[in-house]
Amino acid sequence: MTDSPSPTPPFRTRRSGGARRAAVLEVAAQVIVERGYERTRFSDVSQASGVAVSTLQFYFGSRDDMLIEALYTTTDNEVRALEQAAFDSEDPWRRILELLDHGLATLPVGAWRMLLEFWYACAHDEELRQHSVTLQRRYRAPFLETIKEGVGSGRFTPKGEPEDCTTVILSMLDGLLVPRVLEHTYINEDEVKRLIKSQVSDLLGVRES
Amino acid sequence: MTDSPSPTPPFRTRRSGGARRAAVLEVAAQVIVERGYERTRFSDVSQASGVAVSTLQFYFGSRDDMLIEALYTTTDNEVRALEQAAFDSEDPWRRILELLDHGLATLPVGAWRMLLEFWYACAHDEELRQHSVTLQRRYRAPFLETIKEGVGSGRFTPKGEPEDCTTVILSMLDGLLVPRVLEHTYINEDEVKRLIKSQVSDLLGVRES
Amino acid sequence: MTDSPSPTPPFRTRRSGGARRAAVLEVAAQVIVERGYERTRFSDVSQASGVAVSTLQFYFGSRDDMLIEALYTTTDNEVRALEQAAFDSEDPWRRILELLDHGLATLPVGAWRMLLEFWYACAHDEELRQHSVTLQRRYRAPFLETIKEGVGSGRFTPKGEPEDCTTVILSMLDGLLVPRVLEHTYINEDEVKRLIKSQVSDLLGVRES
Amino acid sequence: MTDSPSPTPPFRTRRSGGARRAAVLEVAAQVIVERGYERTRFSDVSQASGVAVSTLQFYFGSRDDMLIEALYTTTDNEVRALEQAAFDSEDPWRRILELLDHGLATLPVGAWRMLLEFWYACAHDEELRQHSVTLQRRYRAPFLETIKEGVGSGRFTPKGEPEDCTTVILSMLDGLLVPRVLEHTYINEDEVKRLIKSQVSDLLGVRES
DNA sequence: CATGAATGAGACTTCATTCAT
DNA sequence: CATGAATGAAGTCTCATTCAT
Repeated sequence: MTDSPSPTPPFRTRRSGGARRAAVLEVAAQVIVERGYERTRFSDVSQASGVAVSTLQFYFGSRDDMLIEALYTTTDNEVRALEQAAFDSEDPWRRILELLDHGLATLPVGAWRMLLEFWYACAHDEELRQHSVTLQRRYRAPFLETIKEGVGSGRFTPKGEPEDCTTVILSMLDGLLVPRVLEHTYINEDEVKRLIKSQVSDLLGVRES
Repeated sequence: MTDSPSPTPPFRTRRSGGARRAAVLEVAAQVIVERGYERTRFSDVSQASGVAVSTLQFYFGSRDDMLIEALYTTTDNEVRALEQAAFDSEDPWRRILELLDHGLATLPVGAWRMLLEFWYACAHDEELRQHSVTLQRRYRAPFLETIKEGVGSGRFTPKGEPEDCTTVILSMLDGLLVPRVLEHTYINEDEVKRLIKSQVSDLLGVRES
Repeated sequence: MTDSPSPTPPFRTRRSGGARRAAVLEVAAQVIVERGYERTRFSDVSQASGVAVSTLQFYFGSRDDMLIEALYTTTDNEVRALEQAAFDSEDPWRRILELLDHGLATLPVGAWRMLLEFWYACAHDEELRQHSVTLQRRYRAPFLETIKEGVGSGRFTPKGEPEDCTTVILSMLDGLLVPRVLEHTYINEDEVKRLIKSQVSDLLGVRES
Repeated sequence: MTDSPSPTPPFRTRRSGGARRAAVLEVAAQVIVERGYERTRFSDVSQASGVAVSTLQFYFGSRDDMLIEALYTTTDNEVRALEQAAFDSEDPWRRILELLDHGLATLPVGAWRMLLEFWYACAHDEELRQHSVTLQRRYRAPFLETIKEGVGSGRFTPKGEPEDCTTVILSMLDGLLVPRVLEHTYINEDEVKRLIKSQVSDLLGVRES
């Protein structure tokens, strides 16, 4: 279903690793969300994780590498979770709903913000951008597969092609991230969910199973 | 049709300024797009504009204020252009198409990127975030008005409410920005336009005039 | 009695002058007291006086010249006032008391501080230091003259020479400035006056007239 | 005899430090004396000490903190030396003479100037001013104790109270600093010593032991 | 394996000064 | 006579990075 079940990230310099390393990466991701990608310094991650600055450098080599690996790991985990969510249900429509739920929820708390940070970072770092291409493909796959399956079984009767449907759905998911990150109160969390589900339902022409 | 009688931006410290000031702001916006918001330094803008670093400080007070004012002004102009585009046509559907064209084009060159920079900056600066709330309201208005008008005249027969239609349209516009900024080649410029127009057409239930 | 009734200050560059010039100098002296000699900038004096920075430069040439002239003028006026106070009374002891009162009061308010600023500035500027030599001589003269007169008439019967008496008196005046400027509360204003008068009385061996 | 159990200086930000730190502080004090408090920059201390500017920042946090700590430490050491000098002799009058010698000498070379710099800095920094209050109390104590002792043993028969005597002595010490710092040649080093000793002798009414 | 000490590069910022009006 | 615009010089400060332990 996916084309890269466990990609080997081509990190610039992966020096050493330990048990704390993974933990530090999570902390780093948190700090990125709070302070912003570019404003995240060694000392911030050091303070938040309790690991000395020089140790961080020892782990990751440079600041950029640390940040990039943090984003890489985080987004990778995210997509992997989505990929697994795609197998939780038999019915295509239920599966779509689960994928949507997952795409909207996106991690514990305030982690839509992570996605914006990721986009921003990708826009200025070619390595991350390449990663985003892969991620996008993997992110897209479960939706596309499921839609195709639904169309094949007659559960879905969309007007357009499955590819277009997928694109539209993902664009709405991305687009609805913005008002949430920027706290635009014209629309709240519940309305977002309601809106997107009804919209996707119409789009796919869902029939009773 | 619009609700914004030319907003007065409450800048933190607007020191002084002359004719060059406005020109510098445009250059600054360009540099922000090229280098990224956080990576834009005084010296970059100085070099790009031919104005001494100390003069920039004289104009804007601080680096942050310069960047913020640049984003503020640029986005403001953008929305203002959109507001005027809304008057160019009588027929609601033609007007929607013009608004979409404008929303997709977004400035001369590579200035979708500007929007991502703006989002990123808003996520870390309360003043800009406040501005984004206002901008979003103004950006939304022409779409909403036009849709209501079209519904009233029978030109549009959407399934949902005009508010929801507007939200969906804008979310797609925002969401389709991402693959373009990140150069995700799975979809190209023309397909984006085709896709969004057909999608909006379906959404609104456009009838022949 | 004095050796320079109206000294011509050899200012580095006295460019132009007007009515506001003198007023600005007073304001500058005030600012010096408040902010400290070295911390006083053109913009401070500009703000306090309402005169544009470039105008200040037009008046005084440079920042240093402005500050030096301010200190020069202020201290000069001060000594001149002391010189005149020396003639207000016939009786040597009364005259000494008046001189002491004047030496302790030193200008309207918070202007002991001015004297400390002056010392500090003199310690780092040869021109001002030269000026301080002259000032010290003029400041000393009325005391010395009066003491000599009192000794001659039998009003004073000091143990030591008039020169030494004068030196001691002036050193106490200077020394008691410190706790007042630094707000050392172990001694208050009234005690200072009482102490110095009784001390000087003993020192001079004052007899009933 | 003294009331100061080794004060703990509440420095604003004492980042880190090693063995060189203390050495740098002494150098900084020297530079302050030579260049003046306000004119002492990082680069001056860096050049004089051979320590990189960024290291100074690493040690002290900021320029102000470096200067303040330098003055703090220096004056503290000075007073501590005085406190110990008070134990060198049994006879009160000899002890007073030693205290006077110490008060007049004040450190190796040209360090009366230090005291003027200190006053100036105190006048513009509340933290230093507070410190000066403590210092003054400690500086005063040995004199006051010794005088009281001398009075009790009949060695001294002053006209006034011991407190007043102490105040007068200290004010003369402070006041005679000025002509030395400003190089007022009307009185030289030897005369200062002769004058102050004879003056204090008269003041205390010293009797043969 | 992990860290503190030390440092250089490079940013922001202040401020006196020059110049045209 | 007085001023605003513009700028260069020089300072402080941040921060990633190197090195010895």
